[in-house]
Amino acid sequence: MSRYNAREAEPKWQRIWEERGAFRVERDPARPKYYVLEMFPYPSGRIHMGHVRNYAMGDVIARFKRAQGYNVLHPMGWDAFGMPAENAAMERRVHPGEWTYQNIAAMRTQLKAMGLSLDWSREIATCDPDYYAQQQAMFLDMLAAGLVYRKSSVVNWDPVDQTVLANEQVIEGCGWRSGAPVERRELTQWFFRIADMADELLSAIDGLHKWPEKVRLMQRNWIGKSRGLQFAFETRGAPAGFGRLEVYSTRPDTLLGASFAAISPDHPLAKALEAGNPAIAEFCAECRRVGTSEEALETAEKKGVDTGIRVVHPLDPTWEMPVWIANFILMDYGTGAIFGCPAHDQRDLDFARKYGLPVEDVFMPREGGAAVGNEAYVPLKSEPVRYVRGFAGDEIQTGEAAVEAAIRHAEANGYGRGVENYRLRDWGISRQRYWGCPIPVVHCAACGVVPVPKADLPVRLPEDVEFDRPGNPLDRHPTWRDVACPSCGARARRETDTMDTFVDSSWYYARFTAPHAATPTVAEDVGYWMNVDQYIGGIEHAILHLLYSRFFARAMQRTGHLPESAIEPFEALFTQGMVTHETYATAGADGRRVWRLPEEVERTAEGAHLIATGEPVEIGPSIKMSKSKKNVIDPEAIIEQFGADTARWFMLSDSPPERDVEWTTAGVEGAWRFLQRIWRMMKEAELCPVGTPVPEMILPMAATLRQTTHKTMLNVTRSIEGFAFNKAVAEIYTFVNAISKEADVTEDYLFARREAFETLARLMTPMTPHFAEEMWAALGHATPLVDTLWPVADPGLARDERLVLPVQVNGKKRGEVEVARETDAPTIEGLALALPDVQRYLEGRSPKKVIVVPGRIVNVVI
RNA sequence: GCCCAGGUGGCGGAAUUGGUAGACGCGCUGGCUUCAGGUGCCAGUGGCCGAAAGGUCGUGGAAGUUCGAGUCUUCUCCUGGGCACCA
Repeated sequence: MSRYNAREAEPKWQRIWEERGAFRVERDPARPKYYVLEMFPYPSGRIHMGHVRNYAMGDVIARFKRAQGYNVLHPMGWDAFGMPAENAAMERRVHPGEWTYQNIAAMRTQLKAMGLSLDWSREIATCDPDYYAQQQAMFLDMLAAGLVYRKSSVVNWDPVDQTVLANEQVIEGCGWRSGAPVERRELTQWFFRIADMADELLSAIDGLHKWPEKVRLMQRNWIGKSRGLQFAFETRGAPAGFGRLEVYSTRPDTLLGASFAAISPDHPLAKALEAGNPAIAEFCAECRRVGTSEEALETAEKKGVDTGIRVVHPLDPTWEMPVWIANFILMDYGTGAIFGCPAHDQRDLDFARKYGLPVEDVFMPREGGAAVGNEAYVPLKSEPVRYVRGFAGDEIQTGEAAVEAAIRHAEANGYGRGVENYRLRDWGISRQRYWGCPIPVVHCAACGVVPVPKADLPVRLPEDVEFDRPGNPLDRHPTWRDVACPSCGARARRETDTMDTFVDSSWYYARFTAPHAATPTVAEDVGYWMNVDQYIGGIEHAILHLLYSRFFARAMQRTGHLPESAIEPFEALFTQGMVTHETYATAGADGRRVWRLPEEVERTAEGAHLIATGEPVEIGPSIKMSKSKKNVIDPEAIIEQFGADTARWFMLSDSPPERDVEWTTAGVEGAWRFLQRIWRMMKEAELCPVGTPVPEMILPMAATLRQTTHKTMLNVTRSIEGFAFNKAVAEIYTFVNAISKEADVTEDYLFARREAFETLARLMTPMTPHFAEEMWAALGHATPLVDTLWPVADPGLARDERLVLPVQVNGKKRGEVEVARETDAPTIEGLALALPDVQRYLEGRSPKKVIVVPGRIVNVVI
């Protein structure tokens, strides 16, 4: 019996596609374009199952669109700058560039073994001087356009990685990569003015209809727009220079319930007080030690210290309140100072109860309502409430209306103004690191910051660097660092900071449209190819990468590198789920778990044990594949054993693409058996010769098979378009089951069966491209499938002429009627009522009501 | 604490978007094929009652709307994820 041999077929077809240049694309105004992009990988050295899933999905879309006649751009590249290369350099004394390019070569081979429909002629690596030269050119344009600036700021210093982290990159007070507790340090840094675009980036989210709602919401929350009142308290007893205290509140309607003011331990006033007051100094130091970790803040008790300073209420000169330094006020948000209204904010209430501060109700529920006890009354802002200490507007109104009234009151009386506030801060891009894109400026004692002339770009990374100690090798490389000022020629110092790698990935999608051009982009190419029609990647990039890319597209547009139409770079976004696997552990000598690789473990009905020793193995939950838990499966081994098509097929089966998928050995083997089953069926089937025209007479049973074939075309097409690959797979299973049931050898059948197998091959092309080609060739076709268009169903054939309608009695199914498609409602009703099963329930009575939904259902109500 | 998803057989998941719940796959059970099988083929597979026909219960729980609810509404329990002393 012949078997499908993936090991021979896959490399063969990969070679044929390459020889034909099947996936190389050029601009072609005559054809509609379609740009499919998967988030490009970091070249760690080996692909993992997450890559397989991501690129399998992208390839389905790319091949599908291509078969539908689109001019499909489907490129691949490498997000190649980054810390692992420097870590490797430090650990193994290998140059980061050498390490990176070796990894790229290895991963390119692995990706090619997957049989992806990529245009490899467009491959880019962000560490390539051709790429970062263009990035430097854009940086200079952005600098000239005022989108980049330098400022001295307190930064997060990662003591392990010896680098600055953006606020967004600090996770629970620790470096997001190193995990080391972050320290504070003051440095002069380069920033992109992303915060200036906060409002535009926010409002444009409304137009991203083809993005997951979840991601849109995350971006909205990240930008964090709020409207409130900013005003200044007059102070009594404050040090010189602090006559007024600026505060910001999103609930100015509660101003008449204020009982204290509070400032952040990082507030300038707190810092000024620290010098002369040991108690305050100790409190502030304690606050800084607690750090910013989630748990610490969550469990931390609300604490504060009274400064002795008083503020005057803006609406009553005789009303004075104390100023406290409190550990729950953030310096980064608003002005770093608030007024506390304990009745309507739980934190303020906890604080007031602890320190015996007054609690005054401002509003109450519309009906009834008692004074606040130990739970603050915080209704939705949209809920109407009864104001008992309102000062502006109606007694009963919503919080929203009262806030606006309070702002109007403040503006009319000159003590404050309405202010839009954003959580989003400017994007710090300076990194004190070697393996990144050099920032192309020179620092001159006389001229200040001088841009490197474009003619001198790229500013190349020096090759002769040492990684024998932590820190930035650029900083201790005199011949690279010390240069002549481009402006005055005097001795000057090159900027030794490199750019955040998020910069590299913020515009690569545009570079793919003209990857080798001497300018960052080429108007004709970005004009033709942008935007990305479908972007696919992990949810972990939902905020940073996607927000930065959206900012960058706008910055590129302002500096003339993108047309206005490409302002939102990703038309549609799909975020795929993770690949998970069970975890296996044995008991270690000290009682701790020792994680075991899946290939070390044999599963049985009762449990699992180590293959080598028979030692029992504890089976843990299926979680994201990670090296630390050893629950990883190497894609290369799977491709070696079963072939890329089997791996791809399994990845697309069962789980919806946006959800997590559990990798199981049984599942992969099932996928492999399925391909073998199709192959065997096809080989054993009797078919008419290739190219036989449709026979005039079609036997009823053969017509049924033809109908199934055309229905499957419709269903699979719809499922792929809707990103329901799991459903497309299920529909193909159903189709194969239908084909296998027919064994007739009459002429009509030979035709219907050929049509079915040919359709099967064509529909499977996006998922299992090598297998489909091999089938197609075995069916007698000389032209490869890759150059064959997507099958289009004959709507007349796919249509059911007779329908089976369920008949319910009081909502429960009691029988069914088979009718012609066009049968009218009264006829259906008559047939349904005549059913013995319906008569049995009617017991001679006439029904109260009969609902007939043509084409759907009949319900008899008695 | 806030926000967002999601709870459907032994398991992964379908359900034409208010119209036959459990498609398809995995697993399991029985049978056939095979020297053998971790291969292939056939049949069965939500619970309960029943020999069967059939009945009955059933989509985390409770109530509601409807001729009809996995789907809509309200409350509630649980799981996963994200964010945060955001004023």
